[in-house]
Amino acid sequence: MTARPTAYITTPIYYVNDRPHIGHAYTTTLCDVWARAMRFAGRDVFFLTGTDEHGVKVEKSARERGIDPQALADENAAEFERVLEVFGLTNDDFIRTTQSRHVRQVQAFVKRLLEMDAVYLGEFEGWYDEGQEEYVTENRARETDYTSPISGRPLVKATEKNYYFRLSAFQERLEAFFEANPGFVRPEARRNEVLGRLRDGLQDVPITRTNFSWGIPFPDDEQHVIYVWIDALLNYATALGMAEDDGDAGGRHRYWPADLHVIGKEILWFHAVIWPAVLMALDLPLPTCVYAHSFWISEGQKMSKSLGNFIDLPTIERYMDTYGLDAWRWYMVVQGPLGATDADFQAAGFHETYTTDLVNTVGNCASRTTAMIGKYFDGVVPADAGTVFEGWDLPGAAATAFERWTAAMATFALDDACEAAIGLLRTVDAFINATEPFKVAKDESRRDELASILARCAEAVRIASMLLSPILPAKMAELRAALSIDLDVANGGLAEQAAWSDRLAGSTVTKVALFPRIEAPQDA
RNA sequence: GGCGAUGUAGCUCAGCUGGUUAGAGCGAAGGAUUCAUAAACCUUAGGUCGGCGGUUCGAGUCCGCCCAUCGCCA
Repeated sequence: MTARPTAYITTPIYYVNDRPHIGHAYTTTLCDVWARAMRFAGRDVFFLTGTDEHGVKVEKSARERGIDPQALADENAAEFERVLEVFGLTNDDFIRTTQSRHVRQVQAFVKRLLEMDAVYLGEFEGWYDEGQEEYVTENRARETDYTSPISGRPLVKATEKNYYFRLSAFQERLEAFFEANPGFVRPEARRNEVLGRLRDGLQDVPITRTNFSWGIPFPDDEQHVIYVWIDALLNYATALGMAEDDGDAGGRHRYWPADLHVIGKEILWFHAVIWPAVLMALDLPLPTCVYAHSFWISEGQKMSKSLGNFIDLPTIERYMDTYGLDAWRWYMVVQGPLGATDADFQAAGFHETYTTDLVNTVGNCASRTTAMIGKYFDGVVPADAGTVFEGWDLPGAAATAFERWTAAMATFALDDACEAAIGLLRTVDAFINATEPFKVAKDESRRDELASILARCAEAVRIASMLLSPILPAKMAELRAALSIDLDVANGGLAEQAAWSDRLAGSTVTKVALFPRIEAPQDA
């Protein structure tokens, strides 16, 4: 028995000091679509998400509420886990940076970095704002005349010993790596940003702090706490047990390295440069791709606390109540900021996308096809009588859609994959309009022709439903039920399922209305 | 302030190495039709391709400057 090819996809770990909002839901949804698609395509998938729980902000928030930081982390991590459930997301693990499996492995990794001389104890001198408990850069300090921009009090010259990661030592290897792997950072615009900054030269980065204690202690020097990036980035490795000293007892090493780290653009630098450098230092294989999407804005404006226009969890749940979970997924994937520019979340746009794509195209095409089979063939799919329709090749269209879908999924062009699938249904619609089965049905002598039309429509709809299943899992399950297909789309078989066949002939079909028409929202 | 990107029909965007009447989807208007969720179908919409200048026989498509928006960095 040969091992199936693996696929390892990750979201960033979400900071527990935040409340879940559309940004988190979006990233995780994208990963979920891809994970489902890869499972269906037969790959051995590991889909990871989790929470980042250390750091000064969590420590501070907890202190303000008079509770233990761990208690705060537990509370908010539970909220993030609830999101996964509400959205029906299919992650294989949920890692938390306060879990002992993570803590001990981070320490092991850091020890290794020390041994390799990739981490060293260095001294930092800078302008310190005592009120804010933070350093300001020389430039910023000069701008404010060496006083605190907040309190106005003079800044003090302070020195601090910290452990540094020798990032500068990896300049050439990183440049060579980027050269050899043009697809490492995507989309292209983001790659260019990284390359530009790389050209400016790399500086070593501190990886420990001493001004707070809520974090993983530095091995053998516990007054230092490992700073966010090393702690957080390593989750991708610790979740697979890459630094456990039990070998591969968890059986997850086969997933390493990640095929895809999906992130938001704000953390690109860490993933695109620091992360591969750390892995080079650890002598671990590098991930295939870091995909940095952009942000959602809301009704034309940046989301902010002061504007109160955050698309938060309750807002999202309202949309899901009205339009359904699958409709939410569709909007995220089709209208979202997969590219280099931000996308605008609009109530009117949501409604329009729902109506145009799901009601008028997917739902309607399934409806008219199943309705005609019900009306003209008593609900039993006829066998294709082989009639030739000049200029129409549905099997060919299905094969093309499948190829395009496959290529799109391979490059995380999820919107394009959706387009490929729905395009096949548009072809079915056009085929019906051109061949006019509803007229053919009036002539008993054209029975074969009618059977050929509807058999082909049903088969194309079936194949489209396969391609749509990772994006619209619940609705496509409904459609499969209406076509009397019993199928597990989560465990391989895509290529076989997406191939043109006559398997529907003789099966019973019921008319479906997958996406109910919904009245446009009043406001806006 | 440095580097980079973008600016094309009401909206969202295509337009590769410059070449006849600048495209698609959605929206809007009109028409025709009924298998279907008042859906699908047909036709239409006349946008100085951000502005100015330049290169060229010829420029959304190249160059310069300017304006606007955005991103990364400082």
